[in-house]
Amino acid sequence: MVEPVPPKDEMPVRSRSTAPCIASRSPDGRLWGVNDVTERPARCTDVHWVGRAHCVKCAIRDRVLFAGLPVDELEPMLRPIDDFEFDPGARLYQPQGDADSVFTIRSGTVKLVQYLSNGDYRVVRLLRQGDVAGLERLVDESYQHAAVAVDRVCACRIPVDLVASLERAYPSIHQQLMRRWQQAVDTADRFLTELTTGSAQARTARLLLYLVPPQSVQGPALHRDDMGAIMGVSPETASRMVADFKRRGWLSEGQGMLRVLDRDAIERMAREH
Amino acid sequence: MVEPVPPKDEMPVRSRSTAPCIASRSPDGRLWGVNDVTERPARCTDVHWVGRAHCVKCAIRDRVLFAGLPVDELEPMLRPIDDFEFDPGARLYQPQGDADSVFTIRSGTVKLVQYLSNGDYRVVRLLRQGDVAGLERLVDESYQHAAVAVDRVCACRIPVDLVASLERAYPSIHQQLMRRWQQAVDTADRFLTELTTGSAQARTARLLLYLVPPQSVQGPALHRDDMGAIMGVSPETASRMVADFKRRGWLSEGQGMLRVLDRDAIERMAREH
DNA sequence: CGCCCGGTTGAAACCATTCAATGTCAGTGG
DNA sequence: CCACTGACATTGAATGGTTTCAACCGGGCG
Repeated sequence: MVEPVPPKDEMPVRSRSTAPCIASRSPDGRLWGVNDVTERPARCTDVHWVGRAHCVKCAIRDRVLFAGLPVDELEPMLRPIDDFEFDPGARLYQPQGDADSVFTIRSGTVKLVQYLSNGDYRVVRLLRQGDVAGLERLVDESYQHAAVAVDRVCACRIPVDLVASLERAYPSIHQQLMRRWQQAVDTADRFLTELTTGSAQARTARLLLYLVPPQSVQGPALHRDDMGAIMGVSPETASRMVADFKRRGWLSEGQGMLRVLDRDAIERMAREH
Repeated sequence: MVEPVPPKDEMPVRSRSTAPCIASRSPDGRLWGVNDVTERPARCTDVHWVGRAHCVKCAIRDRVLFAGLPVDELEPMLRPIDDFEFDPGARLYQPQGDADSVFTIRSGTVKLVQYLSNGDYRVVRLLRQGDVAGLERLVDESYQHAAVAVDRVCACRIPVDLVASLERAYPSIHQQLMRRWQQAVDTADRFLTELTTGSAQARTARLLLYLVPPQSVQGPALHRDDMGAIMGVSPETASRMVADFKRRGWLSEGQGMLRVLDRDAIERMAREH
């Protein structure tokens, strides 16, 4: 298959029919405006088709689903994989859609949002470089969440059929899949235990430590709404906590980035109740 | 292997060396008292070895991990599987232990408990008939939670090595495994979205509906501590909510069972904020 | 019988929510 | 160039739900 079919609902129509290069940007690719379903209308929902994925040259190929597979000899099989760029607010998929792919996040941050029947919603996970979104589509007919780009996101779209074929050809991929699944469970449990337990202060401290991994000093900045939806507190409370951390000089924000200035202090706070 | 080795830490020493029948109870099997690690001391921590599992005759064999496999011809391979009975409060496994098995719950309810460094803890999942506990052990070196029996629990212990062998022999088991994993993720997300969002009243209503599945009118009764640890509220609040539901005639408790008397009313409450 | 465990209940303190106002910055159009 | 606007973040004040701490109660059990 040289030319994969574009999905009907979640994705923009292909803007070009010949395989472009990975670095190219499709300027006329903005075709899909989502506003729907959610209470809070997304601001920017553009999706750009960048091109066919170049797995062989992929900078993070050792961290993705196909890690360990002979990507070189696989190349023809991997053609259906497409490379996309999502503007902040754009959806990779949603429960109502009929998309049938999983996504490997190459850069940026994606939030998985789940709604209650009364309109309340929670962010149940954040996905980052190397993570896979939409795994559930491998065993279910639909997605469990809406996957929404938090900032600019680059992601490769992998049809579930392709994953199934790969499973048959290379059983070793099962190990990778199980690992991914377990990682999802771990993260979900961590959100539950660390981010919805204790005072708003302690939760915020733990969220910041999660956003800014050890060894690093910065991570993606989140809207206060999203922080609230992660920790189960109101956006105002999230704002108060973050503002307080900033006043104490533990933290700064700018250019869509969060910078940790005093990790020790935040870690102390994270250990409180 | 006719005679599997007993685990060193989590499990009681085998009480008999010949294969007993599935219905038999080992009266001298109480060998393991746990007290340890947790702040809240477990009340009753006895474990009884019932015998070697009889998978061929298993009443729920179509709902367990091996569903779809030719259990009859597999029988010799399945010998290492042991059948256990856990008293309320007994641990199936815990993070510090060196056990190396997964467990299929045949009856009863198991809670998965996760601790924070400050001593706080949350119940991140409840497992019931047909569920598998300890899946993470298939890809990790240790368990992520303590698995504690809520009421009397019957569970089959399946060494991870055995699962690995089965995987090689019957790749179709992968489908089952992925399904289980996805189920774990779904439940975790549900706990996060439904049981830690909204007022204590609404959370309690949702927890009750979760404990008492549709089509049924009863489910396992939980201690107020456990309810609190599931919903992220204090035990007193959980008690107030449940007592209130009882006063309204929506609910009753007795003999370790929870009975729903007015599901509609509880569902209405579950939809509130 | 009395102890212990767990559930219930009350009252006060506390923390988070709510609602509303203000502030800020970037983008837009006159 | 500069009001104007919209999207967010921040902040204040009042409200209300939850927690906390303590007392009380009831059943099971030695």
